[in-house]
Amino acid sequence: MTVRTRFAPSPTGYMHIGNLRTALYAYLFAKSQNGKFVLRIEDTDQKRYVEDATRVIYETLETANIHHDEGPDVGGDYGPYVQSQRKAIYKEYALKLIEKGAAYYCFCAKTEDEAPEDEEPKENPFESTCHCRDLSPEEVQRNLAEGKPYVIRQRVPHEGTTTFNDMVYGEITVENETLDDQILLKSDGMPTYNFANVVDDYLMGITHIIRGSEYLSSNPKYILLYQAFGWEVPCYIHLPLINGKNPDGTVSKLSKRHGAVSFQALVEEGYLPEAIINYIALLGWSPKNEHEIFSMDELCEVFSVAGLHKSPAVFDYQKLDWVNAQHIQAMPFEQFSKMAFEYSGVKGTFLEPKWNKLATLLQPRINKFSEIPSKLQFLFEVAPYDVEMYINKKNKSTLESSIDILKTTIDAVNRIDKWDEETLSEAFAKVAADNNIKYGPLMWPSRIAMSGLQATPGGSTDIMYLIGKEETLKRLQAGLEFIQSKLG
RNA sequence: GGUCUCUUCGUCUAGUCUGGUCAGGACGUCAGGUUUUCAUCCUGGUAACUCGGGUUCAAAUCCCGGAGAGACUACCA
Repeated sequence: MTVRTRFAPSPTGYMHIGNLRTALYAYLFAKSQNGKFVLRIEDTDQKRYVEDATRVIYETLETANIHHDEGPDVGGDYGPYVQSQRKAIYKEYALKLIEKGAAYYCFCAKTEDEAPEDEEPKENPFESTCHCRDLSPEEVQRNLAEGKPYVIRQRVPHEGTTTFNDMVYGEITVENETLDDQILLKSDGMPTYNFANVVDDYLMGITHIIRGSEYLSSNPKYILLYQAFGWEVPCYIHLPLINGKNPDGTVSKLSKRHGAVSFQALVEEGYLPEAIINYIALLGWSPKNEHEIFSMDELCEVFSVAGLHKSPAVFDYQKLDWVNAQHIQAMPFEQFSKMAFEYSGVKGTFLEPKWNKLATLLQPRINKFSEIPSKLQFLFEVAPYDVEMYINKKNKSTLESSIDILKTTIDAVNRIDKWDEETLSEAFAKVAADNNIKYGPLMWPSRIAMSGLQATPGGSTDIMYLIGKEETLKRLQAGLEFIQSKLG
């Protein structure tokens, strides 16, 4: 039997990283089994309708390199793949359940969902079960004839237990009496997720249901639904949640306050889609060896359910940075250069002609593209800095020695006419030799004078080359005067 | 409150099924080295089996109990 998995996002307008990881695993599992990966849009909540939200889903999957074999945009034999277009189907199946006695009409007024925080602890769940469960057929008919609004609820047995097996969490059993009569069909005729996912997964021939572990506790109700219909229960693969670290050290479900959590936001911050995918693949799954950097193709090859973890993982932006840096460094230079240029803000400035050189310096030094502008800022203007910067133990640099070295440097620069990296390097190597000083100590003061920074993309001669002879002299002179003024 | 789930370095994890290397790797961090500083790169250090019992010659691993954390408990998904 061909494996079929699905990703069933709700069109909310953005793709949460946890959802994307679910999509990724569903995709990887399908691919690793030579199966099909289906995209289904779960838009049964009309109140939550967001313009263009499905477009965000398509674009995200496209950039993330996750390709569905069937879906609203690509078609397939099991359509339609948008739940709002399947409205009639759910009604039909809900009615079947009523016939079978596994569901019932409920005419109660809508329970307002206000102040869930202060909600009184619910006593016995059956006290909230309304009397509609036991309405006679005649009463139901009368209400229906009167046109009373209704919902259809699942009739959960008050006795017995329900058991299912999950490929990650193992066998889980619950007492049916702890389950409530959830709503299957809303008063607007739309199904709830709880009902639609069961009907659609069955009708679409989904063999393995992959989703977050937040559905673990409601799964017994779905099992009961399958049993009521007489359908074969699919395989389940529930995934551990992704948490974020709170300022106080505790963890909770990853959300905005932890930082960027949508795929788009991460991409905008300068993370590569393949790096994001690589990183989230490792949150909750392990290849069980020491490889960490993967391409999508490699992931498809090595993915296995056995590597899935049960416990929740904390999203670590530092490690994401590292993974991203690995991918950046592995990029072909041309591609990096082009992409970095877009972020750099260099277009139209004096640096544009020297972009290639800059890009070379940048590629091994950044974690994400958004860092680029701030790393280049000093090339346009030296920000005020502390004179202490000239003091460096390792290079035996003091304010006094810096004055001497800066003077020597200025002399040397004045004598250089050919302004390219090689000439500059050679010239300073010679200055070092002539003055019996090491290269490092020689270049330290000038880099401070020219950048006001201890860490810059590239070394001192690189900076000289980039800003040009005139500006170099200007900055060196300014640095010299700065130290002198401090020494009085 | 009820139900379900989870628990190895600060973080991601290997090891658990098939008890038996000083519990391994990565990020971070610290130190040293290379490098025209920083970074990259290299080397080394740091740091963990939630607790308590039991079984056993031997327990992270098997059994029992406690504790903590998370999810669900919507006409959201």
